[in-house]
Amino acid sequence: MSGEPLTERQETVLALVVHEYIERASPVGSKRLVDRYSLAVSSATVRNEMASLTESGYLRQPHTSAGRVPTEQGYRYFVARLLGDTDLPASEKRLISHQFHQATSDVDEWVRLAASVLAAQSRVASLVTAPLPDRTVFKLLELIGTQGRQVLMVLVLEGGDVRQQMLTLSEVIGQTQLRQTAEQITASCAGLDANGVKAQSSRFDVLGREIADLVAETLERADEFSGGELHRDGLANVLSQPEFADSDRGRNALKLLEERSLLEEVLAKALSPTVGGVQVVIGGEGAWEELRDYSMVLARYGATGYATGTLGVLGPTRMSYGRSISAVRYVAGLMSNLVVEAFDA
Amino acid sequence: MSGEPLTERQETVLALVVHEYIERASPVGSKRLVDRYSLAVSSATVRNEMASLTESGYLRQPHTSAGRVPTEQGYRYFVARLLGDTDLPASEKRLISHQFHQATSDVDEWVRLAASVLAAQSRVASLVTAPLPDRTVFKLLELIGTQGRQVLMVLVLEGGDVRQQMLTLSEVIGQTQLRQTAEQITASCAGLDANGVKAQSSRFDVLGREIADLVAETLERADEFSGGELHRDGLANVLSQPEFADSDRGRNALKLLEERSLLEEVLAKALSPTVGGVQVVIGGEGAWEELRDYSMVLARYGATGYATGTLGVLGPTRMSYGRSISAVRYVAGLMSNLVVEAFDA
DNA sequence: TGTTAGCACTCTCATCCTGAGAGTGCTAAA
DNA sequence: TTTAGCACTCTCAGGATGAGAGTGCTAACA
Repeated sequence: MSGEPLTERQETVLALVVHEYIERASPVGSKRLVDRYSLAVSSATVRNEMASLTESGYLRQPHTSAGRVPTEQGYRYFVARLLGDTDLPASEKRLISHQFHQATSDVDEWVRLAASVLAAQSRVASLVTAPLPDRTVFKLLELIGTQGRQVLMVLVLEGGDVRQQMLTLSEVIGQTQLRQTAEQITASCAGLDANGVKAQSSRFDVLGREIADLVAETLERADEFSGGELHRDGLANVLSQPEFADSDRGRNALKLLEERSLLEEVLAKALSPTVGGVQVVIGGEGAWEELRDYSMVLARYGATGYATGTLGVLGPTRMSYGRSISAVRYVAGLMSNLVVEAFDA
Repeated sequence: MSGEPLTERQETVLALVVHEYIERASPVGSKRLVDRYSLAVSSATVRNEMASLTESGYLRQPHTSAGRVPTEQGYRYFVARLLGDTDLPASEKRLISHQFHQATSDVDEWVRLAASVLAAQSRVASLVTAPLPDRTVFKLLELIGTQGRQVLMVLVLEGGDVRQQMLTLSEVIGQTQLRQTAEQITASCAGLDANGVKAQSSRFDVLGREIADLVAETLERADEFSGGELHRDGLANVLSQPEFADSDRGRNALKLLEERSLLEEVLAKALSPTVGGVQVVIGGEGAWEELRDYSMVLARYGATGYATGTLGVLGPTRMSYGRSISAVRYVAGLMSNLVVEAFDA
């Protein structure tokens, strides 16, 4: 299995099989290959190469005397070595970039747009998480008394993210004192993270301590939850792939896409935490049984030190990797720019 | 068509046909009905009643000599007159209520939970929009200078909703003056809506006018966008219905569910703006061609004067209306309570 | 030695046929 | 008014069949 390196001709055959299978979704035979790509060799030769590729584990036969289908190993080799550099056509890029520039400055809007663009370009399902600050850093606190002991706490984070929370104090406190406390905490804690705020806590009076601890807690919670809200789009794309014509498989695919927790886990684990580069996960890479028949093309976007998020596409292993990779790369780039702009503003 | 009122026996037959069809998903014939429900009359009699119901438009035959299937009119009659009052079992209610009490106080969390519960209970797809204040009323403004002319505007609305926006002023303004302006606007505009704020605008200085107009604009925008973010769940449920076994129909269903704009339009138009009561939309009611084969069970939740949102389920016309209605009613009640609590806090 | 033509064989898949099963409407009798 | 009986219709699952695509092997060829 996969001992010797492939000869050039074997690589050609493998590439053609992958290409043809992705396009036609049915096992590809030697004759069809020679015909459609007018190869210089005969079908018998191709057959021999195919047999050899099958033996080394790059191809597989669904049944005796059907054509060949790439194995996961075959796809991996293809993506790693045979898939040339791909890029979106300049016209597409302009179109997409234009859409992004037209969008309002709402983060959610960007996320939705990214998901929609990815789905349209890759023709499979897309996943995008909202960008989240790497390290949640406190910037400013406001306390707004409403009535009685109810107080609205508004917490502004570095990067412009805002959290609010209602809280019930143990006694009624006047607006002036609330304001003073808020100012005090803002003054001594601005620029600190959860631990930093907790450390400062002892410097305040009873009320201040109570609030500061709450602030620290909120910061911590924001840290833990390491992925923003997950947006999806293009689910219907996946369903229209012929391998999911069978309604059982289709339902399965959809269940997978609906399973937030699994997707979040995969995104979190599969993806290196640094920005840059597109990662391709084929067939779950052995780690996720549920993803056996699926592949993902993922990227982190944003900028370390600022905020990062994840985006990518998910489809059957038989998906157009070229299209997906170029789309993911380009959209990730756009989103990164947006994040940086938002932070530097 | 639907001239005379139905006799009691016709109602019984109609009810049984609907019930049986919902359960078995295949056209129901006279013999099967008599057998399974041990009716006191013979199949021939049932046949006659069926023929009469078919003539008046409550039933229809997919083809000569197949069983009968309810028409939209049949479903409507069933829901309006024959479907007894249904309610979730007390045990289910307890379970659901428990889940809601365990959830954190994050609105998004509630929305997600509601969607998940609705999907599980109704066994079809669920739709839930986040609650949105009826009339966007200003409560408090903060201006936070960052660097240069960039200022972060934090806008707290009645009900605790928070909007933030970066803005670039025409000149650099000190933090003190920013604070003064914010306080001034807060003092004279608290409790007003977009128009009210605009009316006050002239009372301020140049900076104040600039900001106040922005505030009014933001309030207006919040008003316009009359539906919160739409959450869905249980898409896979719909796909597992036998009528969508055909992959084309399944894809169609999914496309429908993915089409945010259509759903939002339907939710906005189909639903009376007042809270209370569950509405059943069967087969698009002639107004939406795309919904021909689907039904929706919808309700508004929240409280007028506070905030309201929409929730409901969407499935094939052949869905369990009893189950859906009771689930929607109960969850809408829970969500309404949560909204009121959040506002009164 | 690598390549190719030829051939016998295998396996799938669309199509057709057929009979069982379910359902209907009509008629005539109770 | 209800029901038993009957002839008729339509679908659907299951089996048969043949075309088509593909394979591996062998022997000849450059």
